[in-house]
Amino acid sequence: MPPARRTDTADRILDVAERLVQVHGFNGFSYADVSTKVRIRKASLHYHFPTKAGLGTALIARYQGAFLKALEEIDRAGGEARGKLEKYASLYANVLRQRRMCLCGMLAADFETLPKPMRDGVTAFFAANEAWLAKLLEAGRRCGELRFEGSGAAVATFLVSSLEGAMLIARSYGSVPRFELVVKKLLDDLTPPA
Amino acid sequence: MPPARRTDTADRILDVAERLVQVHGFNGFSYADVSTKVRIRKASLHYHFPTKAGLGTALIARYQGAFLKALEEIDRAGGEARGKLEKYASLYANVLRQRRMCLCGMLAADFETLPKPMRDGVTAFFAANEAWLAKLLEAGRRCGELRFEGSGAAVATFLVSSLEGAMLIARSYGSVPRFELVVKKLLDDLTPPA
DNA sequence: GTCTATAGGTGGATAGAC
DNA sequence: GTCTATCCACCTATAGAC
Repeated sequence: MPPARRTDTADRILDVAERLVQVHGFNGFSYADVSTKVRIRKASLHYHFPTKAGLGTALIARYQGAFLKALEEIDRAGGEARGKLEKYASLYANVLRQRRMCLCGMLAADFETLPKPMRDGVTAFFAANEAWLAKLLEAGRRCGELRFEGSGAAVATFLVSSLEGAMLIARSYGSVPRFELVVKKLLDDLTPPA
Repeated sequence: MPPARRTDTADRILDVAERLVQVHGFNGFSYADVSTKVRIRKASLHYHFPTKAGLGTALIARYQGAFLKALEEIDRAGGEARGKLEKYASLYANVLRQRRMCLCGMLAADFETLPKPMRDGVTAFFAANEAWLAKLLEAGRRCGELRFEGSGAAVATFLVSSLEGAMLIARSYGSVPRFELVVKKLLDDLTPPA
């Protein structure tokens, strides 16, 4: 097979569109915006992504794939539960540092205006996040590294909600420390006292 | 002075526009949408609100006014700190039950596309919420009804973030119980064990 | 205050040459 | 694959009659 190009046109389109959605929302960007940044004509974009709905669906699929890969990376590195949770929170913080909102958090706001396939992708993203967290939480509690009441799944729902909300509001204030304040409280409440 | 009409045209426009923003976002609705629901021509809307930015600013001002009035109501009713926090969370839950997002939470997602006056209104809303919560939290801790570490202000930031995030995601799932699960955890963690 | 009419621009999307 | 050219629907906003 031919050597894969480092960044083909479709990928560059996705890169630009992803950033635009994370900053302006799905209804806040246009093919014209993408066209300018990618330096290709609007009509050419439609060759790669015929419809905006299709582009949106591709964005979610790629984002979720990259996120899950990052979660596997955290698992592979090993270490204590608290450290893993800190790495997890860093995934969010690193997005916020680029003045972006989580792609799926942003799409959750646009949810009612999205086509069905995009809606399904958004909820699947949250479900995958919570499943990973729930497993980590249960394991952490079993070996005494974490402390919490109720099911791991319930706490996972709580964590994802809080992180997405903290991101949403911290971005309005342009304040990463504001986000980190929330992360610290979340993690401290899960860690047993020394 | 003349008897105030129960709902004048400007108010009806605000009612319809508010709902549209809470459901579809600021970039997801148009004067045409409002026009249809209010049963008045597009051009007539511009008589009451010349620009969309002005309409948006008016929406925020009215929303914050109504919210602060609800907070005063909670204060006036008195009772224990936990009960007050439950009422506070109910303000959010009642919005979610109408399948809406908090107006300012939604606008926080649209933040980067908003004109300056709207941005300022959004952050002012969160600041007012946190100020009210911080006072309630500090008072509740002083009299032993609440337990938490750090400043009331820090916990207030945490609460608003978590509630907005829980709302955002629960709405995607169309699940109010999902939101209430998060509320229960937030409040239980603040309430000392019996 | 509400209407008709329209301006002036941008939206997503398509046709067909190269 | 990328281009020019274009379609048509929709956008916010304005002019001016009633």
